[in-house]
Amino acid sequence: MTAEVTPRGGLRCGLRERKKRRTHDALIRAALELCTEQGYDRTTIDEIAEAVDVSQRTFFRYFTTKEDVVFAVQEIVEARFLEALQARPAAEAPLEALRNAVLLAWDDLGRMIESIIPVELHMRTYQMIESTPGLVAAHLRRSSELEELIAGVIARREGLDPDTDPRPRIVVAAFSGVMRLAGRLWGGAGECSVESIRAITEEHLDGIVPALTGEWRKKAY
Amino acid sequence: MTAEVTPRGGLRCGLRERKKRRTHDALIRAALELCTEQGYDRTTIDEIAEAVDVSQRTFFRYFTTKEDVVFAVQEIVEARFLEALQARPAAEAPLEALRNAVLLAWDDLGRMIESIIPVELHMRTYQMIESTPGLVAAHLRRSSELEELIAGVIARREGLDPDTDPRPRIVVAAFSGVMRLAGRLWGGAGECSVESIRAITEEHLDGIVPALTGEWRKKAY
DNA sequence: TGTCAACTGTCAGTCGCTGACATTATTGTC
DNA sequence: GACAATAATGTCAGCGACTGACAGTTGACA
Repeated sequence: MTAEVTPRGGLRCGLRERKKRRTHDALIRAALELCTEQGYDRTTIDEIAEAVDVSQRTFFRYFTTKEDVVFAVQEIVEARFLEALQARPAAEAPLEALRNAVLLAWDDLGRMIESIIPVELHMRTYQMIESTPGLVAAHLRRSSELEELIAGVIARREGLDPDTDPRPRIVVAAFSGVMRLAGRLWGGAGECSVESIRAITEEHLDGIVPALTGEWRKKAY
Repeated sequence: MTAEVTPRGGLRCGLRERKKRRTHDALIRAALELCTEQGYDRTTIDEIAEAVDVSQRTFFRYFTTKEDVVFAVQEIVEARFLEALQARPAAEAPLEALRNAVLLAWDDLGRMIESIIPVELHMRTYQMIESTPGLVAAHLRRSSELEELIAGVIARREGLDPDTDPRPRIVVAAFSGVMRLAGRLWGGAGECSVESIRAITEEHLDGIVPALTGEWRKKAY
């Protein structure tokens, strides 16, 4: 098996490719279903593999770690976000562009992932990640890698050198921290709809600049 | 063995307590020395335990995971930082107080940890963490827990409700992101002195507000 | 000095993950 | 349609992190 990423939506490929993608997606589905139901730590690779009727070894040929399968869908969403960010008009300020790109990504989440898992399962996965220490750690590391990419895009938009100018990374750090905060608040609340996380995200992003510059004690929140 | 934290600098305790602390510190020293030298992943618990002449099982009675021993010293530094933050005069704005507390914590790093490991080993550990994916993840998770505490302190300083007002957490998120950025830059450069990381930290913290509000294109960096 | 509790060692076992090699399935070719 | 070439899978053995159970040892304290 080659390590290449299976092209999503590729219809023009042979039986081998289709079969590969079928097991790939089936492993994701089985993993997420089992993990969200009985907990990440209480779910073994053997269980997941057995649910798809492949060997444990085959699982590790598709996903290098147990964590990987959990974040497989997130990866698609992140790619969509980056795309949306790059498409933002140059007139928008960095923070504004980030804000709008996220909201766009939330908006067409369904269309992106529905072919693999139901959106509802993806939302439950999100909550499971937030409540599993090991996955929180992995999630944060992945986010920080994503931050680098985002900072690069911002730097390019503004015509700055991404290697020497720290300002893009500073904005992205603030942005990213707020995104995570929003995610955590959403996970904590009972509501688990896409709409609610969209709303929370929007509200918190709009609070960044006031929070960092405003006179806190003068106006009640 | 009780799970309680060994009180640092406790001289007024029996032989048993002293012995316990000796193995505890010896395990840290051995672990950091071995890991910084040959890499985290290439160092086994058996090696560490053997270096201190205890069984592997005993190691896991002092530290719940292999990661834990790596962050044992960081914990002390973090506690010092929180202390310094709480001691900051109320007149300082949140970001200003955070900045000054960090710089203070860097300043008397030596006095805090010298009894356990040489400062130089601690600095090398910091770099090892940054260059080991698994440890980066753990570090980020720990940081995010620390952020919660910091946000609580800030909220108290400003007389805000930490549960409902997101502004403290927003500032802390920005602050924390920048701290991490500084740490990564420091790790990447050859210099590994305390002074250099202090300088980098200071510079980047002072860039937060300009980066989020300034007119980027008008002045070159 | 002896008893109790704390600490440690030993052992066996689970789970994530990997390398090596044999087996099966698909593909392009004749 | 048979046939090599190649890719995907299964099997097996093994490492390292981590845990529970139980037995042995050592410090605390009457």
